[in-house]
Amino acid sequence: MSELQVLTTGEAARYCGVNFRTVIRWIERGQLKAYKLPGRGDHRICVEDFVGFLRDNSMPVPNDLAAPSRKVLLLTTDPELTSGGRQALQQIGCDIEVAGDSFSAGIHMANAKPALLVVDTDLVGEGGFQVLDYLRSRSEYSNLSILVVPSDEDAEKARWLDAGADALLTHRSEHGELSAKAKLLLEANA
Amino acid sequence: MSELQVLTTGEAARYCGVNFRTVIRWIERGQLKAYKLPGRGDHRICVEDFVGFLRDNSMPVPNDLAAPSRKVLLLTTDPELTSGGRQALQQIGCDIEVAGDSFSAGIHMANAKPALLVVDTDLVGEGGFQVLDYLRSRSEYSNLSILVVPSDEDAEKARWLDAGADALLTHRSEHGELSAKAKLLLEANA
DNA sequence: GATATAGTTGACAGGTATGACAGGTTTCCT
DNA sequence: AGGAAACCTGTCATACCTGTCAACTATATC
Repeated sequence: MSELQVLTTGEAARYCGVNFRTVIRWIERGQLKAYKLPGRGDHRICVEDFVGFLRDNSMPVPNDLAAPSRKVLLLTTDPELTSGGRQALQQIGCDIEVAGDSFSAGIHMANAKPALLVVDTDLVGEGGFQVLDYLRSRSEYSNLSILVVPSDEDAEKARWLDAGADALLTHRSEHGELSAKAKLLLEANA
Repeated sequence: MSELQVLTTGEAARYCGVNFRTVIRWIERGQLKAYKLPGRGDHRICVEDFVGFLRDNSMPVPNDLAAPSRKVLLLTTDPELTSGGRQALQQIGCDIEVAGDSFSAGIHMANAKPALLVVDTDLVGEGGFQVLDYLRSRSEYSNLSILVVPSDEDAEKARWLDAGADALLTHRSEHGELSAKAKLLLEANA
């Protein structure tokens, strides 16, 4: 199911550094689209409309509201993935960022809010579970898709799915598979 | 959610002892970044941009804007550090966040922008160098202090200093040393 | 050193959006 | 179910916007 992303007047107000009363006035004036709840007349603003409003008025759009992106974060140091994989992903219209270790991956994740994370477990090893655990326990990453590229020696690849991965790559070097699965995941969550 | 810290033209004007009209002129000339509200065209200036503007023009930065944060990020799973160390740091007025792995540490770092990072190399091992490398190569973290808590078995503790640490803890479990060094680092960068 | 000139700033006024407050109600969370 | 948090409405004082003009500052010129 697709859940509607909405804001209250208070939230919208905090996002743009104004009093909630002002947000209500924008709505009354018809500058900002919103609907009312039957009870007290609470306003609800669809994130989409709010972002549109911000753009129209050249106001800053907060990172955490920005439109569902085609950003992909690659967590790997494998040259195979960073070059060929990158190209394959760019061909399907993705913006790629690459992180070479877990720490910088975390920083990129928080800053860029990608729609897809590709984790190379050759690099992170068992630490990959911590990454998955963390992301899956946070609601703000509920829309994130995770694609795991397991190490060749990994005997029990399926455990990554149990840990929260959305998909696994079966062949490390088949970039067609990478881009196909990435595409699926991105479209499923769009 | 991200709450936007903003100033009005009047506030900005008072902060630097000028007329609000002048602040508006700075904005019109593009010297100071700001955005407009749809209604009357009120300007809102992000504190971050304002402080940058002051610095660029070597104007004095008011204390309550430079807000030397007392946020500390603890990267460890050592119970000794997370309980006793935490307390010791809280006693000197720090806000503590704890991350149990590099990935979540990266996320916290990007979100909370702490003033001090305490890295337990018992946890991150050689990966600590990647953390230091990353942080020291980014200008946005130039104000961050880094305190390394080396593993007991670490034979060459000094190499952490070479890698960019600001200080080392000599005894893992002496919380007095931890809070003393933390205090020094926080004050040096205030 | 005095004067001219260009550019920046402050002051003022009229108009209006915004913020603060209070009283009341619903919604949300436990 | 019960309490706390958050929202709504209406009103009023405040603070912001724009435009204009005078005063000031800095620089150049004589």
